[in-house]
Amino acid sequence: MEASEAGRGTGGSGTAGQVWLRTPARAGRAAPPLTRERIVEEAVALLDAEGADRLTMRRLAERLGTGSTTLYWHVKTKDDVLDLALDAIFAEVEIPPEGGQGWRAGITALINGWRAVLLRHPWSAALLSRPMLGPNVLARSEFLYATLLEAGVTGPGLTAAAYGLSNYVIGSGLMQATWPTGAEREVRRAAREYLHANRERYPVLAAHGPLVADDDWETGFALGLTWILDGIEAGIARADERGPMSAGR
Amino acid sequence: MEASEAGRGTGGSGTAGQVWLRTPARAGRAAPPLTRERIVEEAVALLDAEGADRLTMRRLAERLGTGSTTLYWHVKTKDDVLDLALDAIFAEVEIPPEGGQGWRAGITALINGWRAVLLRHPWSAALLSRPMLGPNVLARSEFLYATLLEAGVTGPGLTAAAYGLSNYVIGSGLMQATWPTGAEREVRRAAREYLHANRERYPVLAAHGPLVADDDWETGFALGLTWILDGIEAGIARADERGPMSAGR
DNA sequence: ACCTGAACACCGTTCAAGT
DNA sequence: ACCTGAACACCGTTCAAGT
Repeated sequence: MEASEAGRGTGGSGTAGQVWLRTPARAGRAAPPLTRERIVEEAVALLDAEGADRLTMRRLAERLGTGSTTLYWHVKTKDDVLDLALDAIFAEVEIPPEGGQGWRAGITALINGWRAVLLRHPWSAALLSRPMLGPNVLARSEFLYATLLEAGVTGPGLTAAAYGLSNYVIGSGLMQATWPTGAEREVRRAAREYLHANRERYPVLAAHGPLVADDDWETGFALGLTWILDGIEAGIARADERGPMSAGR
Repeated sequence: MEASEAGRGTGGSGTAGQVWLRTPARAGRAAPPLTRERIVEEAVALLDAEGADRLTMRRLAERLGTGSTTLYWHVKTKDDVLDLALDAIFAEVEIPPEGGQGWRAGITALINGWRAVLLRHPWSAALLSRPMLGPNVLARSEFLYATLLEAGVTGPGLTAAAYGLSNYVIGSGLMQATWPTGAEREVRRAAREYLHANRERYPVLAAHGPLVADDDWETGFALGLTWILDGIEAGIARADERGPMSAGR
């Protein structure tokens, strides 16, 4: 019964296992042949090319022309590599310009960009099960919160709105990125056949089944996003009725 | 460059790697000492106790009093064990009674039950990155689709509504199950400190940060769910205006 | 400051062999 | 039909040693 040591490695200079909360320790001088950046960059390339469970310290090192143990000078664990790779792709999500086209447009743009990145790097959806605290993620969260706040979303509605939006993208991205496409299209066909064969037990699924065509993902996502935004907007309207200054409750 | 063989194991009797789509091959006679059910049950227990990355064929076998290689008689791969375990916990999600209290109440009950299960077995959230085709999952999807259909949701709105709801629970569950709690509470504190220390870069986050108290999860989830349901309901209302029989478009 | 090699304690899975 | 043991080809990570 050695189940008590659930917490991960207890880390070096920082308080906890997360990369982001640890102090950098060294500020790289002149760019050395092997840098943390190059490792992360190559990790993303490897993940894009072969998926999450083919990422190995040994294989990653090979692509970089080093031994696997060398990586551990620049990086503490494999989990660090994953955290860093996950944050790196968030840099691809464009942050909409400031005084733009109103809050709905800004948030819609951010969420759509976010979703696009998740689909461009399908492995990322599965990695989202680790707390996202990297600088690129935080910068985009900052925009989300600031825009909502500026739109008039206050108090508990603020976190609800932010979480609602985030959860929705994450869930959607996870489901779509995960769902068999391309090479695994055969699984999809087999699933449809399976549902059809068992249509007595699952009549509605067999008829209107969840194995939709590719286009439906887009419209479905957009529709759900609209619903959430409408809900947020209605909340703002109600708050305004009670007087624009009554932020408290 | 051996990156071409992306597809998983190409399976035995069925078409693809998924457990569900394969034919059972043997119908267990009198219950043997080691059954597929016992394996799955023990796997869930192990996952609950120690989390996903501590589940090992060897450790699982040890808990069952066998050698690890014996498991492969009852199960094809470790992924099968995970798929089966994931479906098993879905049996805990109660399917609301048929002619109940209206569609909103029914769906709300299902979604809340679903969420409760995800939080009771936090490892499950991370496993959701595999297509869910097990019988327990399908039975609940069937209820969801049937209820929506009965409520008057039609055409593309149906898949949008079903996916919107599913994605929302999954995203929420993933985020909350993932977010450091309990033993890893220290990470949370460190994160808050980190945000505070960098409050010049993340002013809004530092002030209204995403590191909420536990209660906020509940209210936030309920609020977002209401928004989505409102959106679905509004869609039904619009469809009814155009005449109750105009399902088509 | 950075890189290397050997080594440790594991993995998932196969397969011939037993009963 | 079910279980076992030995074996293969891997893992992540540590650490003394090199430059």
